[in-house]
Amino acid sequence: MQATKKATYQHVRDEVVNRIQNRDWPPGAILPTEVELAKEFGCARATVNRAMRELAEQGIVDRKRKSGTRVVVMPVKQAKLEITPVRQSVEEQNGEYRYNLVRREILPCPDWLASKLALPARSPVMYLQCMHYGDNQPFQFEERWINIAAVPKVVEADLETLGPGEWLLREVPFTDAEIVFSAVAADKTLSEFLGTPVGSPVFQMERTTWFQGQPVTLVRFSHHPGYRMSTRY
Amino acid sequence: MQATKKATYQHVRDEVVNRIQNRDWPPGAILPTEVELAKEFGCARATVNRAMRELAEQGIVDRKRKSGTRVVVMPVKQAKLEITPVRQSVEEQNGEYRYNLVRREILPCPDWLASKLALPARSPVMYLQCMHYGDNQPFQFEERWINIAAVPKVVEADLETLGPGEWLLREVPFTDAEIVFSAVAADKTLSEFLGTPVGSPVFQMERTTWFQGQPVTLVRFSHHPGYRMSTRY
DNA sequence: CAGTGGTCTAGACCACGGT
DNA sequence: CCGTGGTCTAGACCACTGG
Repeated sequence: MQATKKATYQHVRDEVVNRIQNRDWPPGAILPTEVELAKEFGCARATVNRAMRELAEQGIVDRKRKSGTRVVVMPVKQAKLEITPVRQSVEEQNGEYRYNLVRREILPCPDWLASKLALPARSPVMYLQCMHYGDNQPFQFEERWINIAAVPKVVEADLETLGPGEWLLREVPFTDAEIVFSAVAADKTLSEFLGTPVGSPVFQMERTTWFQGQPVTLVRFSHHPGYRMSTRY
Repeated sequence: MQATKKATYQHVRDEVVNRIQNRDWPPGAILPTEVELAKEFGCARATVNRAMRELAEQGIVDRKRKSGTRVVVMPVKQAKLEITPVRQSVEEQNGEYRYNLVRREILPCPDWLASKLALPARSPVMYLQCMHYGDNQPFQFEERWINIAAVPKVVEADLETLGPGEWLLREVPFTDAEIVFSAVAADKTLSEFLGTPVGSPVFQMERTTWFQGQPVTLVRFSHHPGYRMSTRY
């Protein structure tokens, strides 16, 4: 029964996963303690601890002091979405990336934005419209508001060649973000930029970012028709 | 300068994050070695190692043997999506959940599905249509195909009260999944079930799951108009 | 109070990959 | 080659929490 060869934390982790999947330890069951598992696998407790800690992070088991480790009954699956710059997304699909700055102006913060970002009314923001192309086909329309107080340097930035997304990524190490995905109908602007009929479904991603509590930027990406965002776990 | 009080891995981790955010260690910079950091913080190397390992998992630093640890230049942000059962989503929004099984039949696997799941042609699958309501408003329309060979018991399952999603979650510990998000236009069926005009934008999530390499189910969720999927990081 | 996981230590050996 | 991270160990103390 004892583990045969090596006792790496990965072996322990995988073996435990197997037993859970095979219902040796059914949902809701309590697993042996770390000391017991360490004895069985012939390794140190720290090794078992690391293995179990990974499983807890994955949401497969639930650990509580004194109670012990329990197999989660209805695991909440976590999918990781990788938020990559547009350029990278396009180039990973072997596409030729092209970027165009459509509009750039500084204006007083509209009320809805001030409310959303908790900014003083009419504080200055930079408003941008950009288009991203893959193989000369519309890929993504970008609409962005930047809180100038948070990034004063942006007023002098050259955003013609490097997109605002990549520029900000280099300049401001934002720490926190909220992301919202939705499906909307194309209005006239989207229709023209994305080359799709008015009213057709558009996949949107809206992201608000902060740096140490201070709002930095809100950006709305509207994707070309047929766009699919995928992931695995 | 040395760290003052405690030297938990969290203190080390947070302090390193601070220095990176403050540009003490700018993007691309090489950090001190684990031994050096351990000395500075007055702790064991294992403690530093755990701190740095977490940062590497988060994609903030990049670690290579011999080369050392480097601040990632353009971090690929990872957003975690929690995939919860519909019932839970509704109830978390204080909504009253209701479920209805619309259609249930066993039929030979259509070609597109056989192709997608790498199933033998015309192998039997169960096809389901379900509606999920929140506060008696349409929340989500579910269309699902289940590979009967993978889950024979499903033919005897009572899916009237418990939805197929929750039933499967209890019966089959699937291990792998692919998820695709998209925006589509409502066809006649979706229009009727979701109470939205034909052609209006619908947010869809399509998920295919496997258990140890064997395809289990493909499900397509079509959400009510105005649905927004959000997350933070 | 006592059992369980959470963490730290000091040391050791290993594996990868630049030089 | 040899410096760096990757991992394991044996032991210790702590922190939370159920009984």
